[in-house]
Amino acid sequence: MSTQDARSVRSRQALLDAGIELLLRNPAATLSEIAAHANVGRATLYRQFESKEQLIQELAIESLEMTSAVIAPVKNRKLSAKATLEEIFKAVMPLADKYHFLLSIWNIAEKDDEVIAIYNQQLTELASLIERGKKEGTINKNLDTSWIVCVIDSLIYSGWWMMGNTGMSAANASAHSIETLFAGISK
Amino acid sequence: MSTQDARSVRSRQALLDAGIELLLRNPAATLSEIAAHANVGRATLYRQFESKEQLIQELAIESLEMTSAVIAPVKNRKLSAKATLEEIFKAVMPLADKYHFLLSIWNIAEKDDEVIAIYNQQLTELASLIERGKKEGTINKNLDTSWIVCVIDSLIYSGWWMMGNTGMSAANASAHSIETLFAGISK
DNA sequence: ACTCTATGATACAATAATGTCTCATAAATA
DNA sequence: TATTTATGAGACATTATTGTATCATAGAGT
Repeated sequence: MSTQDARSVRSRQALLDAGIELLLRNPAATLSEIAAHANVGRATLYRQFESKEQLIQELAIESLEMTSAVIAPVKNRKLSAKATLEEIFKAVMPLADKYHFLLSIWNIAEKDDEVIAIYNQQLTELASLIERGKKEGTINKNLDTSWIVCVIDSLIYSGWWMMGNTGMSAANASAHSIETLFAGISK
Repeated sequence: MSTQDARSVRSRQALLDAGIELLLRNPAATLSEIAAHANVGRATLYRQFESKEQLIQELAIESLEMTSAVIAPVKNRKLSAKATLEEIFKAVMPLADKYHFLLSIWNIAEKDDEVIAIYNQQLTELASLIERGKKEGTINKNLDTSWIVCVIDSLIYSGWWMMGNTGMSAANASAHSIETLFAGISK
């Protein structure tokens, strides 16, 4: 007993999937569109989510936690900072759509404390990884850590863009991002 | 005779400025907000622009043309591809807000043929510049030109982000972008 | 098979934004 | 100064979206 009705979880998941897909393309997508795309009545959306804002915040949290979940095992392998960074790119690239989705709805998501908390946690961990790379001598100490964090974000975005617009594979996209991150585009 | 009333051009420019500033922060900004921020009545906005879509398209075109205008003199200097690229970064970075604005309203702007035409023109020129860099031996021939275009876009974004979020100067931001573009982050 | 419970469809109120129109007024032009 | 012209304020209709509520029904759980 006390377990969820199967219809509930199905509807909820369909709505979350549809939400990411539509809001990614158009941050102003309406709840009617999202419900329709999930093959679910609009009323059901309101049974699962209090409001549009809450739906978006749940989507943001889901996206962030998926990223965390994929990165966690990499951290446990105790690799060098550079190798860790490479593995993070490989792991994150397949869900770059979730990642980019976050950017597109950030002005709404950033109002939520839980979202901010998870996000800051991830930023902090990335920053300390970069610091470690500097100590290990694989990352240029003259570059601000905040700059490198920013560039990493951007290169993940680049990879995602190539996947979506030129059909590049996730593996290829992460390889490109890693190479460019460490070596730039020089011959 | 047949010259514009001074009030007209003032209102129009105030509306364009306010439009970029507000839509950059929030792509869903309303026309009331934009008019208010321009210290102009909402009716005046409708006298200058047919609709919200048209306002956004004019803003997009203005932003694109400002970029073109800043890049044009650089091209005439007949520098090496690498040096040209460096100068383009320096020239474009101060108006990176316009550039980022374009991204944030792209799903609306891309519906306009004129916008697309200017944009494609710029992309094409950038691509041929990169090809030239490959021939001159300063850019890695193994990397797809489309990838490099994408990375350049991303690094301009990185520079813009640092300017807005950490108070980095435009000169510093372009220097960082250029260094990272060509050399990556390695020590 | 029987009982709940989630669902879709639909109607509904509330709100907010877009777009049109008018009119007195203030500011530019000549 | 006289005349034209853009303006701000506001009323107004229209439309779209959000959010709530109801109800018969289909499909879960047992």
